[in-house]
Amino acid sequence: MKANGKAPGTSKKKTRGAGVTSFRRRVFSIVRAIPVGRVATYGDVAQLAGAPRAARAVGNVMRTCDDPSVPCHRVTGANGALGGYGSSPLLKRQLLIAEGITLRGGRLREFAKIRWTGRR
DNA sequence: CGTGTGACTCAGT
DNA sequence: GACTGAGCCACAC
Repeated sequence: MKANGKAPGTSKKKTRGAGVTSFRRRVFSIVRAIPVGRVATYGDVAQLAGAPRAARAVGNVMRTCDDPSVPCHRVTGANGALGGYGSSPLLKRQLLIAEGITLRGGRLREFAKIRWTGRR
């Protein structure tokens, strides 16, 4: 859904409890921890990062990911959609296939089996 | 410091 | 099974 012009949200003030600065730093670590042949959803990464509702923020972090050592291609959507990969979503698809992940159409196959939520 | 926005997700139709 | 609407969060400008 691209056409989603909504209000930017009224000022929200919820102290991030554990003063988590550089939230993306945590995301990078998690994504890097994803084993080969497995994938994690943005929501899962967000949850592991400490923000179960920040799936969007995770996507943003990925978009601006500065660290090439982060296998962002292992991060997919919750419905099995890869999501995007800059301007080359097919590159992401290729990488996943190269990792040994089976795809169907543009969605992950056996998604529930390869889905890595940080625990096994 | 305030606003916009997006590589999301869930629920309803 | 697909599309739309609405909610939520952190980051970049």
